[in-house]
Amino acid sequence: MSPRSSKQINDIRKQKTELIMETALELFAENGFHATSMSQIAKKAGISKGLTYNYFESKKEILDALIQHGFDTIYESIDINKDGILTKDEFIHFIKSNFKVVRENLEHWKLFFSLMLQPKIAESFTSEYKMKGEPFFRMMYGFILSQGSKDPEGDLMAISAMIEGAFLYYVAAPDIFPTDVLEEKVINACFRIINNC
Amino acid sequence: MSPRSSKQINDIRKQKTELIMETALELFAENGFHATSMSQIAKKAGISKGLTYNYFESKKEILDALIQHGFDTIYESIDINKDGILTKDEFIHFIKSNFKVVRENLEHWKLFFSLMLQPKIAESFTSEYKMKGEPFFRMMYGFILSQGSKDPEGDLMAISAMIEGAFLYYVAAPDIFPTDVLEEKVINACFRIINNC
Amino acid sequence: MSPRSSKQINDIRKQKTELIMETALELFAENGFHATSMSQIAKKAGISKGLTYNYFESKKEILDALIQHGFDTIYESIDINKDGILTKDEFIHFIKSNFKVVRENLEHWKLFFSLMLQPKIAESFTSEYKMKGEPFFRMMYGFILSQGSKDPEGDLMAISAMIEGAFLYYVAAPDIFPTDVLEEKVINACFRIINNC
Amino acid sequence: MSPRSSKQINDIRKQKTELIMETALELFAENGFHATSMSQIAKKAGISKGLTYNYFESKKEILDALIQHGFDTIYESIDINKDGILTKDEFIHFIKSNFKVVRENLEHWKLFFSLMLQPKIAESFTSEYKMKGEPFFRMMYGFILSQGSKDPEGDLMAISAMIEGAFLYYVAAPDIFPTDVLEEKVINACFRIINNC
DNA sequence: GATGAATGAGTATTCATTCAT
DNA sequence: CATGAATGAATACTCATTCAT
Repeated sequence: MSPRSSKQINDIRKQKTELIMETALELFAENGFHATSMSQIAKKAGISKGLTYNYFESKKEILDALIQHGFDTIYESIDINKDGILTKDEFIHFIKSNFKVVRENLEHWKLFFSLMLQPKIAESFTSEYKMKGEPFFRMMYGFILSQGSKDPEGDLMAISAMIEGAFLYYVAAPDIFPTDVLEEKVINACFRIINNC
Repeated sequence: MSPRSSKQINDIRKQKTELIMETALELFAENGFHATSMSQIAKKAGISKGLTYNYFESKKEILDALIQHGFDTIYESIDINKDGILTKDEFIHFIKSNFKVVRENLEHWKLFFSLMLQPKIAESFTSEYKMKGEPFFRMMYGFILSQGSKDPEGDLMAISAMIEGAFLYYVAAPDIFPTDVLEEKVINACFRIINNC
Repeated sequence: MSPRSSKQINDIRKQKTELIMETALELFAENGFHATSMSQIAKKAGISKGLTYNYFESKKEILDALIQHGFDTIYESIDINKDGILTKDEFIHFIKSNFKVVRENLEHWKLFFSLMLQPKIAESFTSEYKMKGEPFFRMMYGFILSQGSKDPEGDLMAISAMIEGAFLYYVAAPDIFPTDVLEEKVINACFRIINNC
Repeated sequence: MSPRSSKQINDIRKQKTELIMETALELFAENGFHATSMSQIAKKAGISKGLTYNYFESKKEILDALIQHGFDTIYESIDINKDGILTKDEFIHFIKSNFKVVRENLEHWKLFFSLMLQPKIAESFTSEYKMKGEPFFRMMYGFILSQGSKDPEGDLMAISAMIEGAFLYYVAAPDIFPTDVLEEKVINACFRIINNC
C-alpha cells in the first residue's frame, strides 16, 4: 500500500537494532546474560518478542553483537599511536582517555568483566579480548622502556594490574573511592612505579 | 533407638554438605549462579536432585552458605595484626598471605567477583564484602602512614587498585602474567608508590 | 502494524481463557484443586503447558477467576427482589430459581463446597461466600416473618439447612433422591416448617 | 538385648498406629488428603518418616484406615433399633445422638464430606457410605410412616436434606448458626414436616 | 516490518516411598 | 521397633524460539 523506500527500511532496521542492543546491554550488565530473558528485553524496549528475532537470530547473537560493538567503541575510540614512542604527556593522555572510555561505557565494561569471569558464556570473547588488548600492552611497554625502567616487564605488570583494578572499582564498587581522584592517583603512581628510585 | 549412631549421621551430613558445596562452588565459579542448575550440581556430585534439598532448602541457600564459607576461609585465615603498625617485613608478609589466600581459593574469588558485578544475585553480599574488607584497608593505611607517605589516601587507592587488579588477573586471566612474578612485582611496586621520590 | 486485528486477538484470548477455565473447573470439581495439575488441565484442554501461563499467572489465579466467575453466574443470575416482601408464589419462584442455578452449575457448586471444607485453599473465599449469601438469608427471613412465623430465626435455620442439604445431595450424591422430586419436597416442607400448626 | 514381650510390642504398635491416624485425620480434615504430606504427618506426630511405613503401607492406606475407623465410630456408636418402630422420644433421642456423634467427630465428618465431593480419592468410600447409611434411612422412614405421614418418601427427603445440611453447617460454617440452637430447630422442624397440617 | 499466540524443553522444588543401619 | 539418608518421578512455572497473520 504505502511502500517504504529502502532507505526508510534501512533507517528503521538500524534504529531498532540499536534499540534492542542498548536495552540488552543495560539488562545484561545489570543482571547478567543468563538472568536476562528475551521477554524482558522486548518489554523494556517496548517492542514485541517476535520482533527481536527479526533482527537477531538468538539471544546469544545479541550478546555477540554487543561484544563486537563493545570492542569497537572501546578500543577503536582510543587513538593508538601506532608507530612511535609516547612522550610523557602523550602517555598521560593515553591513560586518561582509557579511563574516560571506561567511565563512558560502564555497562560495556561491566559486561566484559562478567564475560571474562565466565568464559563459557561467549567462548570467543576471551581470546578476542586478549588480542585487542595486545596493542595497549605494547604501547605501555614501549613507554616504560623509553623512560629507562630497570624492569620494564615488572613495571608493565604492576601498572596493568593497577589500571585493571581501578576499572574494576569503577564498575563494581564506584562508591569506595571517588572515581576522579582514583584516576589521578593511579596515573601518578604509574610514574613512581616506572621511575624506580 | 536410632539405628545409625548420631556420630555416623553427623559424619554423613557433614561430608555430603561439603560435597554439595564444593561441587556448587566449582560450577558457580565456572558458569555463574544462574547458569548453574540444581540438576548439574546433583549430577556432578553424584547424588540425586532430591537429596540436595535434604541439605539445602534452595539453590540460593547453597550460595549463601558458600558466601559465608568464603568469608570465613578467606578473611579469617589472614592474620590481621589488630593492635599495631606493621613493620616492612610484616607488610610484605601480609600482602603475600593475601595473594596466597587468593591463589588457594581461586574459585571463591571468582564467585566473589561475579557477585560484586551482579549484586542482585545476593543482595547482602556487597555490604558484607565491604565490611569484611575494612580492616584490610585500615591496616594498609596504617602502614602507608608509618612509612611517611605524603599522600596516604592516594597511595592507598593506587595500591588497592593494583592488588585488586592483580587478583582479577589471577582469577580471570591467569595466563597473561605468570602469577608468582606478578605477585613479586606488585609488592615491589607498593613500596615505590609509598616512598615517593 | 499488527498483523492480526485487535478483534481477532481478543477473540482468541477470550476463547482460550474460557477454554482453560472450563477445563480447570471440571477437573477442580471432580478431583479437587490440589489433585489437579497444570499438565492435566493443559492436556485436557488440548493446549501446551506453557500457553496456560500466557493466560493465567498461576494455578491459584485460575481458581480465583473461577471463584469470581462462579459468584457472578450463581448469585447474580438470581433475581433478588430487593425492596419488598415476597408473596408465596414469589418465594416459591425464588427457591426454584436457586435450585435451577445449582442444577445448572453443579461443578461450580461442587468446587464451592470443597472450598468451604478446605478454607486454606482460597483464604478469601469463605468470607466472600458469606457476604454474597447474606441477601438470601435476609430475603428468606423477610418472607418467614411475613408468613406470621412464631419462630422466624429457628425456621430460617431449619429451612437453610434443608436447602443447603438438598444442594449437597445434588452435587455429591445425586442418585440417592431424584433431584426434581427432592426439589418439590423441599419447597413443600418449607411451608410446613413456617406454618407451625 | 532387652527383649520386649509381645504384649509390650502390641501396645506400642497400637499406640503408634493410633497416633499416626489421629495426626493424619487432623491434617486431612484441615488441609485435605492431597495437600497433606507424609512428612507433615510424621513431623506433627513426632516420629520419623520411615516409621510411618512400618505401620501403613502407603498414604492411601492411612486414609482407608481412617475411613474404616470413621465408619466404626460414627455409625456403630449409634444404637440402631433394629427390629421395631421408634416412639417419638426414641426418634428424638436418635436424631440427637446423630448430632452428638457429628459434634464429637467433626474431623471425621469433614473428611467424609470431602471424600463425598471428590470420590476419586477413595473409590470405595461412596458406596460404603451409602450402604452404611441405609439403616438410618430405613429407621427414619419407619418412624415417618408410623406417624401417619401422607407422603413418607417426600418427608424422608426433606428431613434427610435438613439433617445433612445441618451437619454441613457444623463442619464447614459453624459460626453462621449456633450449633445447639440449630440442632433443636432441626428436630423441631422434623415433626412439623411429618405432621402435615 | 511487526505482533503475540503457541510450543516444549528446561528449572527449582516437593514428595511418596525405600532401605541400610 | 526406629531412623533419616536417599531416590526419582512429579509439580508449578519459565523461557528461548517459532510462526501464522
